[in-house]
Amino acid sequence: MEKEITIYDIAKDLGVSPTTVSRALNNHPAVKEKTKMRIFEAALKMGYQSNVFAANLRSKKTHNIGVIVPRLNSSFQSSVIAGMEKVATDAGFNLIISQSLESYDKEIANVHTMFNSRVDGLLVSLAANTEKIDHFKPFMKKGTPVLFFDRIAECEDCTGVTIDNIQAAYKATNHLIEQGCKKIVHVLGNIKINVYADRLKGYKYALLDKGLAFEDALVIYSDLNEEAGEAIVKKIMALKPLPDGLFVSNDACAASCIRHLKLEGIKIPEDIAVVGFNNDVISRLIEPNITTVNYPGFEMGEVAMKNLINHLEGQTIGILTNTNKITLRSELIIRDSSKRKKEQ
Amino acid sequence: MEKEITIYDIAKDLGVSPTTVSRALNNHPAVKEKTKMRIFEAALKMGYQSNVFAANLRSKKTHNIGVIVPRLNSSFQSSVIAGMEKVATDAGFNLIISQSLESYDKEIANVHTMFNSRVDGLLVSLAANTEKIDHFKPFMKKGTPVLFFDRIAECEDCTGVTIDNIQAAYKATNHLIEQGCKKIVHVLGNIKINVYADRLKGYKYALLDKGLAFEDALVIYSDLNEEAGEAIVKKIMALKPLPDGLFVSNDACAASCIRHLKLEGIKIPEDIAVVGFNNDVISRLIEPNITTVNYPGFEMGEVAMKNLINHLEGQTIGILTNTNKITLRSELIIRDSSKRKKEQ
DNA sequence: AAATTTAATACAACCGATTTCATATTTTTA
DNA sequence: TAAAAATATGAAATCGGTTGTATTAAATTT
Repeated sequence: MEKEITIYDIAKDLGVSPTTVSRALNNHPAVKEKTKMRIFEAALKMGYQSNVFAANLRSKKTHNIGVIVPRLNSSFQSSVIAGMEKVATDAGFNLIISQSLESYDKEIANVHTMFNSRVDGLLVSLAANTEKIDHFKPFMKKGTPVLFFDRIAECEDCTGVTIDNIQAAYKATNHLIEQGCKKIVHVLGNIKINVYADRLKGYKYALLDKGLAFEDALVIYSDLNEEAGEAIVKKIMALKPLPDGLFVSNDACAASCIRHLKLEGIKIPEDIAVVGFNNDVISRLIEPNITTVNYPGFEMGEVAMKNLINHLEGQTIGILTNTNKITLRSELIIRDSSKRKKEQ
Repeated sequence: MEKEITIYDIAKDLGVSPTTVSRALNNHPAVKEKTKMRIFEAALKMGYQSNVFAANLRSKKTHNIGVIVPRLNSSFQSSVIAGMEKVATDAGFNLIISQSLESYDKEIANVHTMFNSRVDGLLVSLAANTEKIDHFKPFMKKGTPVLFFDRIAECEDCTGVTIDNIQAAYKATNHLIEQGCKKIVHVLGNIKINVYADRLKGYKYALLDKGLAFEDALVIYSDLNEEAGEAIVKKIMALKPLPDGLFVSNDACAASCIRHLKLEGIKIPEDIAVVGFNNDVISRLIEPNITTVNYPGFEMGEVAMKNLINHLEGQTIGILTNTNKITLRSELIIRDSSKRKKEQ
């Protein structure tokens, strides 16, 4: 309730103008070093706190960056956010975070809120059923950069940060083939999402290269949550003959599948070898440990944020507009759920 | 880059004053319904977007609420945040989220940032090694409400939302005793955190009530992460005779313990019955399913946010200042990891 | 119909920092 | 030492809403 200290108070106190105080506090070169010092000290002593809103109002910059993810409670997504937060905080930016909960409508609402909050930039991982990206148009129109990560949009003038999902899925599938699998089931999410579409491609390419036939019946669509295993396993058990490999596009779901396969008396990896995706905590806790693709979440967050901020600060004019895809390295981590041969 | 539409533009267009436009857009009762309609339509047609900063500058309200959690990638914490987000969004507030990563220093930095961002209120779950809460004083001094949840501060004039950890731990321990356990190990986190201190109490009280002796050797301190199981199990295996019950203050860690116990040839629940805490996804995926305490994260988020917002909107003046603890219900969910008797 | 009350709108100051342009001061050069 | 250049500081307009007070228009009462 006490009156706020403003640059005017400092100015009056020191007998200088508010202009000089403002410049000094922003470390403007046109203020004498000695004057700066006096102002810094006075500001500190008087308990001055800059009013962001006055600054934002005038400078039209908020130093806020919006982040929209499908869900916060995903170990992958929260690693990404942790990486983003680190870079943003170091650069003096705040993070405004919201989740779409995989809903297109909520995503639209979130984008709206972000627009009204006038974030300087937006980082987005798309919801499952987002097909159009018209809701980002106000940003494009205004010139506010929008950068997609992981779940990126197929759009000419959009920049995105991802891993090479095709390659990762190729490696995963190939690994199963090398372990002797001849009939591999692939479980994936909504094919509208680039991530799953690409992994399906990688799976197909690997089969093709090794001379195995692709069958529609071996592709199972699922929402990949931790309860999905039961339904998936039911479908698997209906296949004759039984498959001997399983590539699931998500560790939590892979874990659920393993659980239900074991309940059916299937031995992992002897009867069916399993590979997951994401390197979630759960992949290390479940019995057997799940072979999985390590997804560099933290790094992805860092890279995405760093690019956005560089662009905002005009350090790399054009990088974001010319590049339209940044691809990060991913790796297959081989664990017991797929390890059949000893010479691995 | 196009010029922004302001209330002045709308005012000029309709031949009214900016005041009226402002009031109409804020649904002020002193504006005729017909005029409001005209203004709304014009605003929509002209693509008007309110400038939050001008509004904030004058009204000294940001409609931003700060949230600081130890980690975002905890299924519990993210449920809490989901609950908060829902309530906040419905009430027209934004969420600014940051994580302390269990570091006191980072928490201080986060609180600082929140203060500078002039959030209208702050919701905090404390970092593990936070003992003093002096860093919140600027908020108190300014009259900005700070509300703790889950990891609350022991402080006279602080409000907090939690579950009854003593009772929850009592029930969990009691359940193990009822399953025939005579020697129960309790694994918990930093005792400075109220959550763990209270659970330890509940554990002790249950032992006491059932005439079992409390032994310091049966209490194991850990950081409760998913790798901690190995070290914990090593300690457990060193106990002679082996314990027959295990109460772990966190599901991920309980899962890790179960994994390593099984590697040692221990049968769950026959040799050692296990109870976890939180009802994390993992408790339902691990073999056997983990008996656990359901922690109403989403609800906790809702309740905390609702209280804060009510206070901000002056609807329940005094509720927050008079109440200094809100306790939510929790329940024990019994699953296979502890179920020895059939008549359960 | 005049007087009084109430409803609707307008004026103008204000929130606090930023920034353009002008001015004062100091330093360098001729 | 005067003139030119460089440096440091200040005055005032500006960003775009909000809000207390004044004013006008409409409704109600006498």
